[in-house]
Amino acid sequence: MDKPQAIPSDELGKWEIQVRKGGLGLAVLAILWPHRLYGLEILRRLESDAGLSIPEGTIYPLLSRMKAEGLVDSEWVEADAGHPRKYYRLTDPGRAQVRQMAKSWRAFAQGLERLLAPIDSIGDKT
Amino acid sequence: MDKPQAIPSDELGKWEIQVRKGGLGLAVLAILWPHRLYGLEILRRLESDAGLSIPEGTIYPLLSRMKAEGLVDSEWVEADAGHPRKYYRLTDPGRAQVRQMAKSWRAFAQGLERLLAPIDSIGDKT
DNA sequence: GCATGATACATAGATATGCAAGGTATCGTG
DNA sequence: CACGATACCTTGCATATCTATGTATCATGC
Repeated sequence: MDKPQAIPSDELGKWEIQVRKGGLGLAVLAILWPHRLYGLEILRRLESDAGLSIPEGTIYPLLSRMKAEGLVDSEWVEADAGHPRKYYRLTDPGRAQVRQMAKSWRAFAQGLERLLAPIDSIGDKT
Repeated sequence: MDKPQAIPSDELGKWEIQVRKGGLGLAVLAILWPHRLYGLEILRRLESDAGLSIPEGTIYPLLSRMKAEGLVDSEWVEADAGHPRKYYRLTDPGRAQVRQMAKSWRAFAQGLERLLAPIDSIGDKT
């Protein structure tokens, strides 16, 4: 029973798995869409914008992996009154990837939402 | 083990993690909401109803874990013209858990959706 | 009665991911 | 010059999923 509907490349297939698991990587790439940010700033934005709180131990390995894959690029920036910061920026392949991941994510989320519909339509007594 | 309303960030926190990662467990519990199903039938329903295709090797350990946690219950049923099937059914704690998981899932999904908004508002060229 | 194929359930090892804890370096202040 | 705050990074652990393979039951043909 394997009739993958219309998955063009196996790259997308791999991403479907990733997306299904994490969703976190997508969040990080998505928040870098409008402008570059540095490590801790990413954490704060994820918290304030999306309500996702993740620890430092998660973000740095993730960013390193993404840089190794060429999805993001980094550069050191000296702050006027502060300490050097490493800014991360989406690359062109990174932007393309975000779009693909977003698409896969929504497919998964909508499928799940379809399953959840019967649940709360019944009654909510918490 | 059910704190219907004020769930300490402990238990809920754990579920947030689970939900963030998998979402698959939620899908399985959700599809068992209306009626009991047996292993392979769960796979087929996940595929047809939500477009989620997962292998057998994933579903059985998952169901075993859920049974160990008391979220589902199982019973063998002899088919008329067939082979014995192990039917899984949601327990009461399981139903409560599904609601909680659904809530956490939606919080995460909505947060992520907020991050994705800027992306596709720009333009879509695949 | 017995071999074969199909259905259904189950297990084992490999891989990947997120997390907690701890460590290093820079800057401003007294 | 010592101290605290900001910022970045690494190691080891626990957990979850996937791939591949194994086992048991039933129906069929001879």
